[in-house]
Amino acid sequence: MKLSTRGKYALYAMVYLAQKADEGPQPLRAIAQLDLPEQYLEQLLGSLRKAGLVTTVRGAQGGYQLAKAPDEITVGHIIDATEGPLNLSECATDGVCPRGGDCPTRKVWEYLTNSINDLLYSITLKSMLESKELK
Amino acid sequence: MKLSTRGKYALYAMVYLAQKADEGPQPLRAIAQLDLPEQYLEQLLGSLRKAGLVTTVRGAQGGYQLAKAPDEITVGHIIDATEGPLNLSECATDGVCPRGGDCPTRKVWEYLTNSINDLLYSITLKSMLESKELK
DNA sequence: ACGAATCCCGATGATTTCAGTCGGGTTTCA
DNA sequence: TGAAACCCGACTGAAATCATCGGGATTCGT
Repeated sequence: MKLSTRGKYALYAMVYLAQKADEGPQPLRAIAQLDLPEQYLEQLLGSLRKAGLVTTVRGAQGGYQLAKAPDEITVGHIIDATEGPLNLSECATDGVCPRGGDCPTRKVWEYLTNSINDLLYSITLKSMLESKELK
Repeated sequence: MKLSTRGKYALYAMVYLAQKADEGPQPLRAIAQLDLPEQYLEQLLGSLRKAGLVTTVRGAQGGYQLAKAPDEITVGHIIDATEGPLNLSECATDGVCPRGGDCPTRKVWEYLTNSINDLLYSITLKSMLESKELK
């Protein structure tokens, strides 16, 4: 079970934007300085924009900025926007489990999915920057 | 973020073995009745054996059985054996993060990895069979 | 008005992972 | 001895991942 680079890169980028939140729009070029492939990052920022997490200013002197306050954006939002919703087993989400409703594994998938989502959505950009002790 | 079929199939198989724990070794053929591809399942059981989660009896009337009591085997063990260790970001495990030790995302990966592992290792086969409320 | 800076976006290509199969080997029971 | 069963490495086709490419659309500054 692993994360793809999409979620990772997106989180790097969003942390960067949170740090620069008061400095106006940041161009792609600047964000990509964090050793992220520029054109790939552009795709990811597109996903983040469609998800309402960043806004953009087009044209010269344009760039990307957070669409909300850093304490309203969580790791869960970012991963969901770039990798799609957490889905451990279709069984848990679709409800079309060939093994029927009493399948013991299904309850486990549901429980894990909920628990992990709770974790992901409890970490905000703000708390990350404050280096609050995660525990 | 999703699970591969390896972990899913393996958990199905292990639940099956836990249910039949008192009935001697179960042949591959029998386990595969749960609509799992037989030869693929064989691979997975090989991984589970190498991880010390099942034992096998070779030859006719042979088969697979749990290597330990159902309350000593967890979902974490099974997923680890079949999919490898949970690894959200190499950064969190290898420690070779090009961004240095103060990188805020790294703490997040470590925290999430630990938290999810705690979850996974807290669910035993026994608790699954008892349909204990997960909460 | 123009050119540079910048975002937007669909198509394409390379690489890797996944899911599953195949073929042959070994062990054990009856 | 033969059938039942596990063991195991190699292989393959399909899909996902990780980008790159090329052109288009906006906007700023002069």
